Amino acid sequence: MTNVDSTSGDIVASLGHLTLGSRLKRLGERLQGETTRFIQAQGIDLPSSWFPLLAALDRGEATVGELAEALGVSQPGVTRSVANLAGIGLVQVATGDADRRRRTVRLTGEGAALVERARRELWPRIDAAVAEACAGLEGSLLEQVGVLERRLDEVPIDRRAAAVATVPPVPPAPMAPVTAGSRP
Amino acid sequence: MTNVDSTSGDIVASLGHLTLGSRLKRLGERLQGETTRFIQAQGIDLPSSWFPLLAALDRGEATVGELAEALGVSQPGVTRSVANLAGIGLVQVATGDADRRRRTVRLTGEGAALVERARRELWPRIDAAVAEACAGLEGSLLEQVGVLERRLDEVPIDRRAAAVATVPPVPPAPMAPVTAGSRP
DNA sequence: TGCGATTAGATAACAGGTTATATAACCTGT
DNA sequence: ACAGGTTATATAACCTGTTATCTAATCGCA
Repeated sequence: MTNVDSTSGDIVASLGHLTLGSRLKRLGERLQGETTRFIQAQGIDLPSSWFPLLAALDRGEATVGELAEALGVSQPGVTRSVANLAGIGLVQVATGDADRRRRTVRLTGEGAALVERARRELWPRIDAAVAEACAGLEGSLLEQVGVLERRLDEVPIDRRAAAVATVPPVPPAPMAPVTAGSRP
Repeated sequence: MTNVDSTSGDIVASLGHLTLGSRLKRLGERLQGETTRFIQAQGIDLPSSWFPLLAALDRGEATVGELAEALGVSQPGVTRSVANLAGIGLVQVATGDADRRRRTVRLTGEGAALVERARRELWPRIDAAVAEACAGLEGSLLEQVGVLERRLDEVPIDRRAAAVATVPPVPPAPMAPVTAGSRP
């Protein structure tokens, strides 16, 4: 169970924007952790942080660099995630034949099946739960962060997701392969 | 230099609230990193993440548990930070005499001097820089996060802090908010 | 044709957050 | 008075993000 409670950070609050970085990081970790807990409760033992990569690959194969660009994370981060996913057989990696520096990543059958299932059973409920927690937030970023922290103290994401009554419809099927957006 | 740019996360955006956790975490890390860069440029070699703890201690000594509670971080996190700060002589730790399980942390002279200097020279500018980056953000949390990511792509916190023209007056002991500048 | 610059990815090291668990001190009830 | 539960802290292990740097492949061009 979560042991840290946000209802008492008067010092943090008094420091205002000085601590925004740390607060955002913690809040993000909390969301990830609670989401992962929900996923596990659904019988899938995979950290929530791997799903964006899987979702990206569900649009089609991509190189490491393209994934980093598309997901907005650093290249070493992608390299490590891909290694993890490959290690459990959800993706497979091939060295490019035209340019042998490139490594092309694609979902395996198992990976595609998992994405399919997650898209149907997991993501809509997670999305709904987070959306619910964020619903009606107003004011400055700092204020919204504070309110969200308190709301999660009351009901964490996994409980919200578990309580989603009617599972919303599947989000529309993806289409285009991953392209690294226009170079700025 | 920063290599990740937020202007292309179309996949991330399409996943909506599913990736909010990861985005918040990255955004927080980015704020911390850029702030630390500014602090270093000012000749102080200390990660920005340690300042909340120092600020808390500037209000008076406290135990590990009280600090965790006040800062909203986990107890092991405080233990580690305190060990780091003690290692460089900014705080000192004493075993409680009434209850010998408790460990009371307080600033050393050097630590207090550093806080004093930071309060004068650093924090107002950091606060102003972050406030400026966040100024006028509107809409849902998700939208605000997106806009903030893009603003930081344009001008990172350390550049904003370095550009703060007139250093605002020293905030009194419980810090007063530093008012933000106008939107870019 | 070959050499220097650039690019893609891998690797290593670090940061700062977490959870789980171990340890030691304290408290309480019989 | 002591056995057992509770509490405060420490320790260990892990996760996922980062930067910095190394290697190998490709490209550009004299």
